[in-house]
Amino acid sequence: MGSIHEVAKHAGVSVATVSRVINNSTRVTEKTKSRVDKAIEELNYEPSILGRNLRTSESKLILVLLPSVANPFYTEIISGIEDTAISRGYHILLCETDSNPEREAIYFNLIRKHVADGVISMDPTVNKERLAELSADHPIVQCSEYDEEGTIPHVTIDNELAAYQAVKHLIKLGQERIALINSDEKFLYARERRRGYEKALVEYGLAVKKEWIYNANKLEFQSGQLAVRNLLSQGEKPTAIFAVSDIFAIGALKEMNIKGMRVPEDMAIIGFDKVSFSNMTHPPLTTVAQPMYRMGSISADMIINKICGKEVESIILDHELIIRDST
Amino acid sequence: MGSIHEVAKHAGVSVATVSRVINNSTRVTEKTKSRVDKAIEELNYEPSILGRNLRTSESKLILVLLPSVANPFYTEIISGIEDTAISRGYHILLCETDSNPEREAIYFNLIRKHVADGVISMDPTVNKERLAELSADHPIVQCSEYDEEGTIPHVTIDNELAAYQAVKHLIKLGQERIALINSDEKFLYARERRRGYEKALVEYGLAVKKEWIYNANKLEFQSGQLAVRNLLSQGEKPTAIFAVSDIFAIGALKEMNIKGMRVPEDMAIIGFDKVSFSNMTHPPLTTVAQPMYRMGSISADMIINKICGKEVESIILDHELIIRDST
DNA sequence: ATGAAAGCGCTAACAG
DNA sequence: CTGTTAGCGCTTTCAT
Repeated sequence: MGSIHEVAKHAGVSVATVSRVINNSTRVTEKTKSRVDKAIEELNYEPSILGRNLRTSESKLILVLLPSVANPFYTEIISGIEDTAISRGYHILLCETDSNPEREAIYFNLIRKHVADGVISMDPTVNKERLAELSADHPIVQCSEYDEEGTIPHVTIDNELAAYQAVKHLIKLGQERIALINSDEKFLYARERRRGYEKALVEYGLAVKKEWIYNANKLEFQSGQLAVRNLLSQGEKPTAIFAVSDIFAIGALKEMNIKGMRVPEDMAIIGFDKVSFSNMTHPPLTTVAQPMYRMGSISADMIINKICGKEVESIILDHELIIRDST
Repeated sequence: MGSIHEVAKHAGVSVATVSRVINNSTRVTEKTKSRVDKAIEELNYEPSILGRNLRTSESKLILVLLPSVANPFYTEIISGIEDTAISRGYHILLCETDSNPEREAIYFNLIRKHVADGVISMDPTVNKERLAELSADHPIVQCSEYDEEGTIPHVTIDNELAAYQAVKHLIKLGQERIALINSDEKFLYARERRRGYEKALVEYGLAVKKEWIYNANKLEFQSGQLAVRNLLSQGEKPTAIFAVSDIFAIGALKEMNIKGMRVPEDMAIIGFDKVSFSNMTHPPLTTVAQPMYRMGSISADMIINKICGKEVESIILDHELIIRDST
């Protein structure tokens, strides 16, 4: 692959001029421009990003940190990020941390070593201190999960309100014994959604029973199944479940099916996220929709603005209760 | 962030020496090495990948081309690729083509512009000519889908055999009216699986009925639903379905549920891929498992070997029939 | 064993 | 409007 020098020689101009027409920065005579264009064409020349990156000390790459691409919640966010990034001349480096601190360290180094210009973190398990530290020198935004005390700009939804509304929906349906399948409460969203859950119960004079709150340690279908088994083994059994993730809800539904029990008659179930599969279950899952694509798109805009030195502000997006047949 | 020069000055050595200890290339006195290490430590120095990349003209990045991260079939492959890539000092650039030629062109340019050292293509919709063209100058391997006539090394499974076995499984169960839900047959895997389907039918003296072959144009749950509606509207209705993707099979299952028909009694259904939620359906889906993680892992090894100038050979991995309750 | 210096391909002052 | 030139940060001969 030829360099800018060869183009310059071929066109009989200086490298600076070639650079100018490539970036159409300052004005160049129409005549010289066409000469250069012709040379570029003839030599089949492509400017090297490597050289440009070194010179401008930017990579036009955005690091996207997430626990796992296998979680459908993230995939639509990723689409939003990528579409927006591309339209603004950036690309994304998808990084699965696997909730593994070592992996995380590798990726943090990537940003330190300037292989990416900024990071969008979607990983709730991320080491908050290291992230905050990194954010002092590097553009970072958080998507979905964020640090309450931190100063890192983020895009998210009102998790407490969403959970509150979901549970209220159950209550309005006449449910009085409502269980919660939650994630590990080291995650902010888990604490917030629990708060919303309890708030709704309290508001309607229902007791918050510790035995009806199940904390899963892994975000897997199986956790939902385990939760149902646990819930159903209790003396006083719940008749409805609010799951903080469709993954849990789908696992719960599955377990009900296995046990030959009916949803929603024997157990109403509501999930969270509106992942695509949530409409394929039997019955289709009532769930809280997050504007995932928009979350991604906005995150990308935020991080790019930040990279460009602009001020950015956190934003809270609207959620929506999608009522289907499982409640 | 300091440069190699500052470290050199701080340690009282030349930049060359610093470079040597960073890469521990040639021998450096223990004493100088420790002086340099100390300087690196004190200055909290990290070598810039940008500079190194320019110098060595490599990026240690691998482009991974796929239609959509939302398709669970790819997510596990990605995990395999990423784990292996990282262990060999590479990172991946995830690129969603969305089956969009324009997008594809952008990514092809990325490799031309040396932002990545090689590409793993998993996109069946990829422009074969352009890919072959690119492969003349750049390391490329194909994963899952590949070009029959091409010379690009690939890792895949024996699709025809897998389909044959799947259909044979149905036949052994006494099924005689077996439909096929296929993808667009512009894809090689679709043609191969159809061949396997027909081979099994012919071998057992069953007729291949054109009306029982449904070609979906999008890889979505809904296509599976549409297929069932179509199949069930026919005079002579099939009693079993072989779907070339779990996505289709799950959509088909869903439609059966909606219609109040039973699986496998009224319709046996078998899918393909063993995506994680194929076990969450009601009933759990019989499916053909592909060794997705290994496919990814091997692809990564292949492309890195190729980047390093080694010869690599195509490989065909084993599949496995997972019999569950939908057949 | 170490240092000096060239140069990877590019952009951006600065000068003309 | 265009050319000259100085680097961006690094690796790697070639000397010493």
